[in-house]
Amino acid sequence: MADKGPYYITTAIAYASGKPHIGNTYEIILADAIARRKRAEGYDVKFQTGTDEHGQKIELKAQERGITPQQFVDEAAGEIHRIWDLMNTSYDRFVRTTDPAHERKVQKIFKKLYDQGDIYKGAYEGWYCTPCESFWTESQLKDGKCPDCGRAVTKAKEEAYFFKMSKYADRLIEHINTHPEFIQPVSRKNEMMNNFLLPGLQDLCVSRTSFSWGIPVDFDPKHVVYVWLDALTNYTTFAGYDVDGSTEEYAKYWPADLHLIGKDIIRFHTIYWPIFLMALGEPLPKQVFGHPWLLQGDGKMSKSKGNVLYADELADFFGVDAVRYFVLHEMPFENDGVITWELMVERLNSDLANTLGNLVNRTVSMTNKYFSGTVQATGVTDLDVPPAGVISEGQTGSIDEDLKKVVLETPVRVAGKMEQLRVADAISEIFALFKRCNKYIDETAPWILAKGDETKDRLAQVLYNLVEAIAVGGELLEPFMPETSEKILAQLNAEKRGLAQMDAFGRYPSGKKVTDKPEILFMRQKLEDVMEEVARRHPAPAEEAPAEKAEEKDWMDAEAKPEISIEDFAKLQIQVGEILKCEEVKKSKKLLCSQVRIGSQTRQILSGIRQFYSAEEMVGKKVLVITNLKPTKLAGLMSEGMILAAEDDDGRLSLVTTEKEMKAGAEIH
RNA sequence: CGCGGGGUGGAGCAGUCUGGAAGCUCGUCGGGCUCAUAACCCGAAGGUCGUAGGUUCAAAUCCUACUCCCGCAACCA
Repeated sequence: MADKGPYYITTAIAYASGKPHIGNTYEIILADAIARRKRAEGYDVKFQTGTDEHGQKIELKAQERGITPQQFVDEAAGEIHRIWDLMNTSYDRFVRTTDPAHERKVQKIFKKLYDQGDIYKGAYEGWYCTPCESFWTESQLKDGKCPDCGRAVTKAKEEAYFFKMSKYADRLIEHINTHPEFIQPVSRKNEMMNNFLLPGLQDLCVSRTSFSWGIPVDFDPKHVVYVWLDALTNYTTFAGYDVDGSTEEYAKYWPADLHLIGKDIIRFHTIYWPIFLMALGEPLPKQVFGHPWLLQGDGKMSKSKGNVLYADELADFFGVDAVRYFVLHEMPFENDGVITWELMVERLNSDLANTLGNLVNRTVSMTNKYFSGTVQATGVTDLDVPPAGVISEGQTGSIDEDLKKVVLETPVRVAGKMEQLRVADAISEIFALFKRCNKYIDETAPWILAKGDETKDRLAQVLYNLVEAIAVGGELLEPFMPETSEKILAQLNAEKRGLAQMDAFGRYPSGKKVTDKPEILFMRQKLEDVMEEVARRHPAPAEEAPAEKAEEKDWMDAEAKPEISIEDFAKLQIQVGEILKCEEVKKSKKLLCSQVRIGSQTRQILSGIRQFYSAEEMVGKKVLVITNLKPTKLAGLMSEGMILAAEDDDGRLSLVTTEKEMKAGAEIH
């Protein structure tokens, strides 16, 4: 295949703060599918991924664990690396922002931008609320006071470096308008324009003094370079960019053809990053695709159950290619996708086992059974020997021709979908081919052809057609399911022909033999078995479908707390309070704001019980209140105490009250 | 008025930008077949496209209002 030239694709670098879950892993798989496809098309692909390893969060996490940040990120990056490899992703380079070469280059970039006046030293100026330890901008203030606690704020400054974003805004707007393909999907383009570019860009703070785990600003070392200038530049620095002169590799591959990122960081990749590049006098990447999220279905329970899904565990259950198939196929182009064990099992059984696996298996089996494995093109068509199987109403004309047409069209369709980065649709096209094959088998009914000697040649051609069709489909599958693709071709004893050789039907060499021991590609799995195994591995309290489970426990264990003395207990003042008034807190989903009478006084108390109690039913209740708790602000409102409630392991709440009627203010001992 | 996404047959989704006969997968029901991983194929039932207005010859699609759901943020004293 002709060399189509370089193609540089990147993923966002993953934040090395923990183990990446299936949603994080989706991005690298998606990038891998695109990269593999581009290679098959004849591009000289360079595929880069890696980890972002600086920042306060990492510094803190390392501290908690009592290790150095470097140790922490080494571990995290190792884990990320391991999962990327496990998922069989074909990246060419795995980069880490703690790489000394990168750090040095970033320092030089920072200096250059500073020297040319794009970065200036300023102050992070704002209103500071000392009790809240928070900075607020002018617009965030409420009546000139802290929006959180309502207290007075003072003007405060923190030294920081800023990048003059506004200087380049017009050029960027122009670029976006003249390059409609730059931001994908297009709907994101308007979001960026309307929300950020057109209202006017704020200068971006590019340094921090509040933590030290980062790249020091070499000429002012109490500052570290803040994340974006450090992280985004990985795309160029590791490709060979340097302020003092870049490499040939850089000249070849930059600008990148595609930055693949999550939709949450589109702003940084389509506004700040292009502007940084403009300031450095470098060309802009050709395209930024902000993919949607992969969400976990039974969201609410996931935290307490600890059932976050990880790629490696899914691969354990279903195999790497099944996981790749799922995330690539189930992700819509613009909207978020959902993953659950149930959906995963359904896809595995329906698409992979039934449609694909079974097709390959039955084809190979028949070839072995009827022709000892030899695949022979005899040229006998359905016009010579009319089909004996079931023909659908819509089918008119030759079924052989119809099959060939689908086989020839599929590569073209797939190419079109991939061109638009419609990966899920591309896969669907390939599976449409497999479905056509299954239908073809029923139409031709090989088992009937096998009964008569005079139809043997027709039977041979039918099986040849199937082998040829599956060989094409199987090869097209390579970018998405590399191992499966290889297995299919191996079972058919087919060589990779290359995309260019898919323009004609019948390139599978007649006379070859398929394998005589067909391997099951995908085993069907029972949902119950999978769920059982999941439950076994995650022995957190099972609360799946509470209605069905009759044997629900009527007790639970709580985590034990350290023993306390009677003096400790005596410090608590608990009294009976009568709820006089209660209303919902507008700004919150969970909070109720109650006026509670305790003796002669009335207190305002906020409680996070809105999911279980309505404001109306609260009124008149006599509840237990901790009355000597330090008052605090919640959702902007003062809360002067705490209403006691019991919480069970399902997260349900019940207010606590006295067994007999008691006066408001009565004290609990 | 915090930000954002969404409401299309039982379930999950496409279609909405660029109006023009409501589609896909799963499930259900009926039938066929037996090469195959109880897989495959054919057929059927099932939808006021969240609600109400508007524009139009024509609206799931454009406009307006309303409503419900879900993420994120904040916060569950």
